[in-house]
Amino acid sequence: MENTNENVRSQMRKGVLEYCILCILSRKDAYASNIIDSLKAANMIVVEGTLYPLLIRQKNQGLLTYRWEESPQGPPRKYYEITDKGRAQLAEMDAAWQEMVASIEALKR
Amino acid sequence: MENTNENVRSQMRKGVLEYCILCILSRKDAYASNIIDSLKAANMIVVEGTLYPLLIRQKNQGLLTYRWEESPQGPPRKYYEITDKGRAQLAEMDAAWQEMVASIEALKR
DNA sequence: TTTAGTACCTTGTATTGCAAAGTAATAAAA
DNA sequence: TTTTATTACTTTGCAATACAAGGTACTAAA
Repeated sequence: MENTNENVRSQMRKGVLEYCILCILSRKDAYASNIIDSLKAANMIVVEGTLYPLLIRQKNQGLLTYRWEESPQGPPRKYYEITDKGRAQLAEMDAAWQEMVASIEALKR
Repeated sequence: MENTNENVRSQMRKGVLEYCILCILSRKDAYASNIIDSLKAANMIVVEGTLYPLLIRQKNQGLLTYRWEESPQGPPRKYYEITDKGRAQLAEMDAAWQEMVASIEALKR
């Protein structure tokens, strides 16, 4: 039963994660751990195995670019940055999200 | 590009569709066409090939039951009804949805 | 040289949404 | 009576996604 509740949330996250990534990167460039921390802070738990392929997908779609940066400790980090195309997509996703919130609202009453 | 926008919306619908079905059935028993019409009215377009397997899944999970009813015209209809377990799940999904809306809100500011 | 910590990546699986095609019941038209 | 149209339910195959689990690689301290 505990499991079921987590599964409900996990399923609901589907499709909005890409939106969340763009939101986060629209504020500030970040590398994977930063992004995971931001998501955690917003109660959207995500694991590496989910995030890495997603970032690669968005990069391949031209929504993001990245650069390597030295780390004060440990291996270099891949900092992602949102592109103009990414910002356009984010605007589109903002609209889609608003619409979906409105749709659910409509169903609830 | 047109296609992309539709894909964004389609992906966002993932995971909330089950929630929508339970919302709709919590108001009134309905058969597949009724449900599709309700979703359409709320701008959540769904096709039969999506809905039928979903209803079967929810029925198998004990969230729904169904009964056959004669139609004034055409073949009999399978009317779905939400169960107590379904209502419990709906309450859980309400909570999950509110949390997700709050999470996105948090990311946006 | 080994260990610990950090960071990135890949593989395999389950779930989901959808297009497309199929099955079946009813009633009207030919 | 047979055919056609309409309505309704079902199934199959595919693509996309989230995740668990395991792997690679770089750095620095023990």
